[in-house]
Amino acid sequence: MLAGGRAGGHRRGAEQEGGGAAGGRRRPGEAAGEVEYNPAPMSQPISATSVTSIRELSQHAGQEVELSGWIDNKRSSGKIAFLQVRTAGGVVQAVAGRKDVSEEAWADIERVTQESTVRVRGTVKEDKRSPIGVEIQANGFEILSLTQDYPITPKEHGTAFLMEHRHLWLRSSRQRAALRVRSEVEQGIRDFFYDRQFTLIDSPILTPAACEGTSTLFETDYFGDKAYLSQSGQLYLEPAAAALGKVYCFGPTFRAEKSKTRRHLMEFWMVEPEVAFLEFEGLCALTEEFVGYLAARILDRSKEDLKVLERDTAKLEKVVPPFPRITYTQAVEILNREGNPLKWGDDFGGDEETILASQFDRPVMVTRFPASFKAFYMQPDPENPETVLGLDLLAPEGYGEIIGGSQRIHDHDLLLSRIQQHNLPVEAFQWYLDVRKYGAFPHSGFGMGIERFVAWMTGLTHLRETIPYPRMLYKIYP
RNA sequence: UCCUCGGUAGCUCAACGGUAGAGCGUUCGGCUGUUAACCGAAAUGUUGGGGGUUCGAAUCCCUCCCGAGGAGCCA
Repeated sequence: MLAGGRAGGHRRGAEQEGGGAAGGRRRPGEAAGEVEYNPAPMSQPISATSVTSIRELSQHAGQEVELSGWIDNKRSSGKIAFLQVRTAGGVVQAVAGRKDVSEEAWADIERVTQESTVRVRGTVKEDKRSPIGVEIQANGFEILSLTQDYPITPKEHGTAFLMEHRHLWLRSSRQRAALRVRSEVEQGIRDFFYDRQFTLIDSPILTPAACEGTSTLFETDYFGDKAYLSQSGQLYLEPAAAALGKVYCFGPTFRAEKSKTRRHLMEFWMVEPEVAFLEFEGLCALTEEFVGYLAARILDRSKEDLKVLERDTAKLEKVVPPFPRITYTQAVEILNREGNPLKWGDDFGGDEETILASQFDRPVMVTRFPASFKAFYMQPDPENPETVLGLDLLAPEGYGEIIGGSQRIHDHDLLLSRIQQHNLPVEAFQWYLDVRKYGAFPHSGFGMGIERFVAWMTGLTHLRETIPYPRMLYKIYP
């Protein structure tokens, strides 16, 4: 009976997804008319420069240019029209006077709709009223493809509606800004490690067993065997650290936990450095340097996007190392003092993280946790064998844990006993034990969730807007 | 999986036991510097599905479905 109920539930779930994809409400719009693309080139003077990015425009002031893009918005009166044209690099306003264009072009301007693709030709003019400093005085205009009934209008919408139309929502200014910040963060991560002679190691997505033995993993069929989508690249990074010294991986990570909060995704991106002969103090320093570098870089290179997102950058300007450090034991004392009773040995929840982070204006490092609720591979603290040399970096403003790291156990026999204590299959970890068997070395590393970091930088409250196509509990469309 | 709140026009919402409405979008008309432009007019509904209470249900009850927020778990 239970099994039958589950099967029914799954089937209904599948139908809902299918229904969402078919989009009953959207069908009539799709059937309303055939979508046409009109490739006929407009008569083009030799002098017009083809522009592929809005950012090039200011270099062409006074010149004749031509660009293709989408109508972001339009305002018009009887004799003048203002067309916001979006293409790579942003949005530029094209101003068209009725007398400045042909009759055919004016008719197209009158009927053009939001999100139609168009080609505009005109002179680049500097104008103080323009947010980007320039606009185009149009003398030619052509519709390439006329859009009808674009679902996302320039007014407010609920997030449920917007998530159903995520593929179109990406075109909105705030979404463009958030994704550009994400891209800058990812480039910053690669530059940070490249500049410090780290080698990028792509860890596998399909794995034969659970990495840490705790999380729920997505299971898949591997030619008759079970395989799992990776929840961390770390274990595969440690052998690479023996080969190359300083390594990192950066890729998607999967957790099948049925988490339904603004801080969770089923599929997210994680960057994980691993460094040979780096011990705990060095790990804390690397973590600080890394986060400080990225925050400074975003402040420097993503100003315009942060403005669109209305991010309070004063808060980010404080993200300068050194960061405050407290031990787990001190954290428990703070929580008890702040009226959030917690026994030594209990893990933090979201509320506890927020209270701890609110005590500081910079990210705070919490270190030396009880071994009981941390991963099996963490090196014991020599000053207190009940705790491990692990660190969590808690971001301010309620963004919570963005980094988790530790020094790893490098002693073969100690690691073996930990694997056994955690009831993990020793055979599956033989290769991991080999790292200690053939030239043991102290080493440390951390993992950072990209979406949480981007959410913090952008001030977005929900991870779903920090990744182009979020995968959430029971939601995988589009 | 559990708890809380919600589902009314394409969208955002109002009406809370007595004739289903507004703004935006759409269509039509007007306007030579607009910045979510503005002004005038028009069209638009199986009130999430099913069942029940009632003279009468968008409104109250039951149930299912869907969505949002949170808990646990984590990055």
